[in-house]
Amino acid sequence: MITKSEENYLKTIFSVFMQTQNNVSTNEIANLLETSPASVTEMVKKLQEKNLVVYEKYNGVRLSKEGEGKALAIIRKHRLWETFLVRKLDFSWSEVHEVAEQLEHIKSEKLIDKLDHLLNYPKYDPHGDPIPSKSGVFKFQERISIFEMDLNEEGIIMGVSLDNKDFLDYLTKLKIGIGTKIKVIEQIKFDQSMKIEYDSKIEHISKEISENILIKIN
Amino acid sequence: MITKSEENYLKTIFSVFMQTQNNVSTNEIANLLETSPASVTEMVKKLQEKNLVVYEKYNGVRLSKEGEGKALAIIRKHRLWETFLVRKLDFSWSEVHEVAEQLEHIKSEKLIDKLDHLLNYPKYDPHGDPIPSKSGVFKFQERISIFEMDLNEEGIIMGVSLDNKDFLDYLTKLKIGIGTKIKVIEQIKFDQSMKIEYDSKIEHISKEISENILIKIN
DNA sequence: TATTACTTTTAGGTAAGCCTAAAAAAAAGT
DNA sequence: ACTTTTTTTTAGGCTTACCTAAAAGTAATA
Repeated sequence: MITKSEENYLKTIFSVFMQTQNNVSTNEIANLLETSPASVTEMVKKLQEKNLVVYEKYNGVRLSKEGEGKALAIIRKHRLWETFLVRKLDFSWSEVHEVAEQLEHIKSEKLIDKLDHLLNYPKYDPHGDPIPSKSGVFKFQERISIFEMDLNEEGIIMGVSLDNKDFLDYLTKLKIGIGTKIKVIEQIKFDQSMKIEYDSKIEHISKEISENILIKIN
Repeated sequence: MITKSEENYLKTIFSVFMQTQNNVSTNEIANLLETSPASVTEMVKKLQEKNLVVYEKYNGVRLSKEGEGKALAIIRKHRLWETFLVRKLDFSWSEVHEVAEQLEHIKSEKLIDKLDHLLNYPKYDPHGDPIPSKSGVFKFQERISIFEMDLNEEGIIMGVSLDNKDFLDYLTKLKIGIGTKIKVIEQIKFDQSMKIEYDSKIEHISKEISENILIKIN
């Protein structure tokens, strides 16, 4: 049996590794999970005992094949629940994360299969992130942030890279969502903010905002 | 903050008190929660510190007004989730309990309100038990077991008093469910089993079965 | 390369929720 | 009423997941 706490460690290690492709450091895990480095060391040892991670002292940690499977299962559950909350219970973008953090730990394979069916086997969650299949496959759509776009380049919003309520509420206010077509109109060198056009209107967004909105490329 | 464990104690104390109207004994709680009497004493003290129960040494325990409110909220969540699982995810009677035991501890008022709305404010769960309203009101339908019925008496099945998978699976096999109209055809003194008629067929059921099927009276 | 700074691990402690064994209280039987 | 049995509580331990402080290892910089 795997505990809620262990699941949270696996999830964190997975998502950092996804981004960096490097062993994940004790400190980084501690920051993300808001715990102490000492606790991380301890837990990581325990996860190694269970063959869920590969760990060497002073050299960070990464998931084993088995650990990766578990992490994908948790991410699948999280994202299916988020989809359910938005589509069936009328939650907004910004509200789902906290509840899904709890729901992802419910243990029932049947529940998740049925949920998947009810939602008609969704491929992406409400934030635009891919939902791993039951067997752990997940379509990785290459994406870049608006910040990285060139002047006059166009793109379709596919997701966000920050799950913060204030940020998501702000996007809602701007009426920016998944599928919105945008074009970069002006880049302001001084503060790295930019003007973007979408739905026949122009908005001025800061660097912090543009960095966390993702568009599809290719 | 109230923990999962505390919630389970409150729920147990509530349901025993409902039946007996007496202070609940340490041993009884221990049996129902499959824990030791020593652990119960310890937890009950803790719950008293939090003003959720009224407890006197060697004299059992009962819920305070506040504890009762919490217990009703948990029962409400449990029963709404069971209803959701059966109605929306196509779970059977016998499968819902275990999953609902987990789901009832999810903390989100909004989630429960939305679920209630999605299900169209159900008054009874799939086992025929009443669902407390948001304010903790719940309709108590007086019920007796089939075992207590007289010869040739008729009744409508309103629920069950046992949440055991084998028992519920057996009822499913017999095609006995909520709303089924039954009539007592014969009572066998020797083993206290009985023959009942429903949907134009006759079945022979044991005492154990008849004791745990509830019909509406009045 | 030696020193400083940072990261990571070890050591020792805490709270929650459980346990067993023994003591104390209450209930039951003679 | 006084044993005996049963129930309940106390006492002392364990595990999980956290903590802080100190030690050890690694990296950065003069």
